[in-house]
Amino acid sequence: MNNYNNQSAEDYLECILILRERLGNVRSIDVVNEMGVTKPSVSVAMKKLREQEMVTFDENGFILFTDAGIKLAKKVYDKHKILTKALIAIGVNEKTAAEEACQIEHVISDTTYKCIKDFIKRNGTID
Amino acid sequence: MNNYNNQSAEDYLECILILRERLGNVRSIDVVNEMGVTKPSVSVAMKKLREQEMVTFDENGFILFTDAGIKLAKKVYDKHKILTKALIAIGVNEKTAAEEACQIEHVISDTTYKCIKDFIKRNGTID
DNA sequence: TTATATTGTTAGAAACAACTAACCAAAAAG
DNA sequence: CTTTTTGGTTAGTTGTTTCTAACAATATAA
Repeated sequence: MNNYNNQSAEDYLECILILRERLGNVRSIDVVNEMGVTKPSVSVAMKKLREQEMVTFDENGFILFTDAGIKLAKKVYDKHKILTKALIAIGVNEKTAAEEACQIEHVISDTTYKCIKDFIKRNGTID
Repeated sequence: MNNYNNQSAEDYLECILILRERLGNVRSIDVVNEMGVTKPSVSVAMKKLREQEMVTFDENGFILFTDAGIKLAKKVYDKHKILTKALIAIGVNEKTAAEEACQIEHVISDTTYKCIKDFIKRNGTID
């Protein structure tokens, strides 16, 4: 039973996307500071993302998404935002909603994602 | 950073509870058959649950919950059931709902659990 | 121009949960 | 009363992610 866990890769991709929106360009050290992990952890994680062809690096060490990378990053980030909204819509406080969305985003299927998105359309009071 | 992951312990406890409702008495081998893992995996997991004083064993090898054990098992199982209902209420099919509830049950807080429970009271169409 | 940060890497170890292989003890079957 | 099946354990390996320690290369400062 190959119990490969994709969660961390998704977390890194999502973080890079968020930083890119905030900073424009993103280096490994930015991910270190944002996620609160060590440089070797990010180094190893980026190596894996590179091997999986999710990201590349330019000559200055800036992280660039591949097509597959940006697609997956956006999907995870969208799930995160939708889940946060959904939790807030049913009464969870913002902080808890964001924290738990972070966990749940890695385990819900596209099917469930769509249902939650529709739910938000009907019941989302925020934004 | 002590990244201890409690997920598996909770899965085992929940499984024991479900089997207890179905079979009355539960041995390690029943957990093996239900969860599709190997005997050594269950053996080691039960050892840990024993050390954490979540379960004990009687002279025949039947698994008994401690007070803390039954409390945690019921909490996880309740979350599972509530989550399944909530997902079904927003349109997720039963199979997917059950599968993903299994994952989400380990990451939601009591706060969120209560909100989902209230949501179900208002919107749950399936008992 | 030398000294000090800054950024990133490799190597090695620690956790954790799963697995296979090998074994023991007791019950069931012959 | 042997033999086989059943239930359980221990030992050792694998796979994954994290960490610390140590080092390399480049940029900034003195």
